[in-house]
Amino acid sequence: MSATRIPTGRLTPRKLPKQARSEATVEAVVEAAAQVFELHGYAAGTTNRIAERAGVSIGSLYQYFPNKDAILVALVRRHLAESTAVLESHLERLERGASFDELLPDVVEAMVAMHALAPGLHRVLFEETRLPPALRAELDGLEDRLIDLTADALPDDLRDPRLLGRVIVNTIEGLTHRLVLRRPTGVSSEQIAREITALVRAYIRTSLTW
Amino acid sequence: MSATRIPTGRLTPRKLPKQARSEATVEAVVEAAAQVFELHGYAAGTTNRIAERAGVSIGSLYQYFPNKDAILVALVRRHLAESTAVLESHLERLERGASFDELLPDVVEAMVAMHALAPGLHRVLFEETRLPPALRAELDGLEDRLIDLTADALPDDLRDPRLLGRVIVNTIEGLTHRLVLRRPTGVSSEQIAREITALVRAYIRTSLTW
Amino acid sequence: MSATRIPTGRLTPRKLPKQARSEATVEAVVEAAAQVFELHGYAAGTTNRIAERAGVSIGSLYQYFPNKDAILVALVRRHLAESTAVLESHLERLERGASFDELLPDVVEAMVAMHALAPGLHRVLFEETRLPPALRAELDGLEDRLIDLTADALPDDLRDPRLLGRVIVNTIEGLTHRLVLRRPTGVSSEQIAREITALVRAYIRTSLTW
Amino acid sequence: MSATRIPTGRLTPRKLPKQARSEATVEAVVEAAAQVFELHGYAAGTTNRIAERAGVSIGSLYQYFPNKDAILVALVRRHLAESTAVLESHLERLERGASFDELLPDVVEAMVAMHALAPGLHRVLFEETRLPPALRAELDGLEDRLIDLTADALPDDLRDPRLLGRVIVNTIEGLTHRLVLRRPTGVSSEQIAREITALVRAYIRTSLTW
DNA sequence: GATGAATGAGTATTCATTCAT
DNA sequence: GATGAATGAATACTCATTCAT
Repeated sequence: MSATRIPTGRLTPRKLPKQARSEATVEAVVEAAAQVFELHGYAAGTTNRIAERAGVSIGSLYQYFPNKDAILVALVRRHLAESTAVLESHLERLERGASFDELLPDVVEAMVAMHALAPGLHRVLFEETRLPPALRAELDGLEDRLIDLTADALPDDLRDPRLLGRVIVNTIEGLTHRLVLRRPTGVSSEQIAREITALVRAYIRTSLTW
Repeated sequence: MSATRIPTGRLTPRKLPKQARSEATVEAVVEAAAQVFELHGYAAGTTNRIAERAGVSIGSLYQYFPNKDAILVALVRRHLAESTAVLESHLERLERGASFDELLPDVVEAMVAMHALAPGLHRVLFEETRLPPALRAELDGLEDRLIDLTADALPDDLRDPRLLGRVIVNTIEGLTHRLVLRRPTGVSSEQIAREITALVRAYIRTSLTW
Repeated sequence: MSATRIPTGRLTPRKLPKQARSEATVEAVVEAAAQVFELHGYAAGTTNRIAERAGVSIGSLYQYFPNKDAILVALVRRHLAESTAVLESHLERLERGASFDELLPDVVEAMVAMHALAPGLHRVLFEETRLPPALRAELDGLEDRLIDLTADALPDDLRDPRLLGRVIVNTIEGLTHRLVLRRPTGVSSEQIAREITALVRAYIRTSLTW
Repeated sequence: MSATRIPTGRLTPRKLPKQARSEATVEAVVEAAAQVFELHGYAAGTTNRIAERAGVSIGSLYQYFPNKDAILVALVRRHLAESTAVLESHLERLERGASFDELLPDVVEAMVAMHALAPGLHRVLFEETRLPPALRAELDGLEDRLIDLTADALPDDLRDPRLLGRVIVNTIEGLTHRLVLRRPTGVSSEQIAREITALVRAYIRTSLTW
């Protein structure tokens, strides 16, 4: 994705895979892209390399993706789908009456675990590349919904729950990301999750309007 | 700085400007680079564009910078020098007997202010680009020293001060960055600073081994 | 192949042509390079010019040759393969009992004929350019083998046959090259070959330890 | 000297040095060029490097030489003047009644010695670079005169003395050059000179129309 | 549908040469 | 006259994308 060019074309796959073989090809390309981007970064992750790694000709790759950006978008969507699935399984508990405080450690732990799986890829997807505006907007919307959700789940007697929600969501996301990406030697994932949880809990307690 | 390219050598300025004229050229290039990188990102911020924006021929640019990376490095160093200067003026107060708690609001405020100046550039410098290993190491060293400083400045009766220091430093850096970069409408810099301060304070208080 | 440039890696073809189409491309590039180098010299024989002359895009050229040197190397190898083939057909006669003296005129004539085909190219390949060290070594090895062969083929009663071999090989190569490259008007190839033969024969006779 | 461009400008120094200081500058540049070309070759021997080595600013260099070619030309002329001086001191003996046979060893020895002084430079000057046509013609004229001289000096009873002269001159030049440039280990300059002398003598003896 | 050869605009960088100081 | 900062055309090489087979 050349950073200046405003992506004009479509970003969705060129054709919906109707046959099993096509679906397999699309999946192979996306997975190959994940590996290649993690290894080389976005700029140096050439489409030819991706095609090769996917065991597919470059021509076939372009049969399913109109351009390089589209591959990135597919990758982000895949990553997002997985994240959302995990998150939702936790958030469901809210509806079943659980408190935010109960949820928190599990959510944080899940976040850390997800980042730990492919920290480099996460970095490429969400920092190194400038996502197409449409996708960017979509992600922002997602974040907003998450913030709302958080704000709603928080105890009632808090000043400015939206702001708190925003801070909390960003703290979890940001800290998880930073600590996992350059994990200091001798610090385990569990420890990281515990600290983040403690941090957020302390923040909430402080914000109680008592 | 494509991931595969082998770092081709020196990253330091090619020749030291002797005349006032050349000093101006160097400064113009660095400033132009800041703008171009902020606008286009690193990859798409071509050296020719930078030279053009600096009102200087491409040849002149290369008279002072051996390659594109070197421009980035100069930019990072400039940013760092400013940051360090600001930080140090605050940290000095430690020696004069101030407590960490007293310092905290001012340090956070300074951080937020610095980020607010050129949020996009900060993003390019520290996220979008894969910094040359040598520079990366240097930055990591700086962060480590900052963590040590923080750990020392914290109250004595804390469990695992190094870990706390790391969490605090990353919280301030990360949260500042995230909140400023996509500042929600209707939230002021001051509010952001206040929240971050509150967050860190709460965290420390929680970590007291009472 | 500027003297300071560090040889950047592989000099062998990038990918082996699988389809007939690509084989033709490779051949066209090599042939075009021969013409362009002969006409402009190595330095001024730009890769774009070569591609253009080959009727091929610059991208195609680089699909088969990793860099400019590799084209030169291919050219040298082609030239060498032809030379070796011709030489060997003559040297075989040694095994079938022929004497060096019988061979000499034919070998010299073959050498002169080969040079006469593309004197300018030979000049570019072996004088104008500083060949990549690996190739240079290979050529030197070839010359050494030729010297050994010559030394063995010479009459037995000679003082220092290695030195003689060296002088003879260099005389033939050098004189052929010089005389053909700037052939004086009114002197035929045959005359040149005859003189070189006479020269070498006289030298050998003089060196007999009688 | 870009190989394609037909050098249009003057090749002689821009101004005749009238003051001692100027003369010194010119000489310094030429000497620096000799060293730089020998070390880096012509293409990579940049004018800036030459100026630096000469201890002169690039601006001053261009005050005395209109372009890079002119430096090369000056260098060739210097080399030529030296060679001619040496040769002439030997050829004089012809007028004082010496025979070619007497002269030969000394001439060859002188040639070898001259080559041995700066073999790399000789290579650059006469092989690597494409000399400007005017200079090339001049050199050819010089060679022709040398051939004539040789032809005249040879014994009377030879068939085709011009051709012989040509062969002899080229043999001496070419063989000297080749043997000195890649001198085989364990072979002294004296040995080389002796072999060349023997070669030429044998050739002449053979060519006697007896 | 698949393949992979071909394309060519675009990029970093060099270096002979000029010209303001 | 001397300096060295500035110039910019030119060059090798890459990589997303197209299209003939």
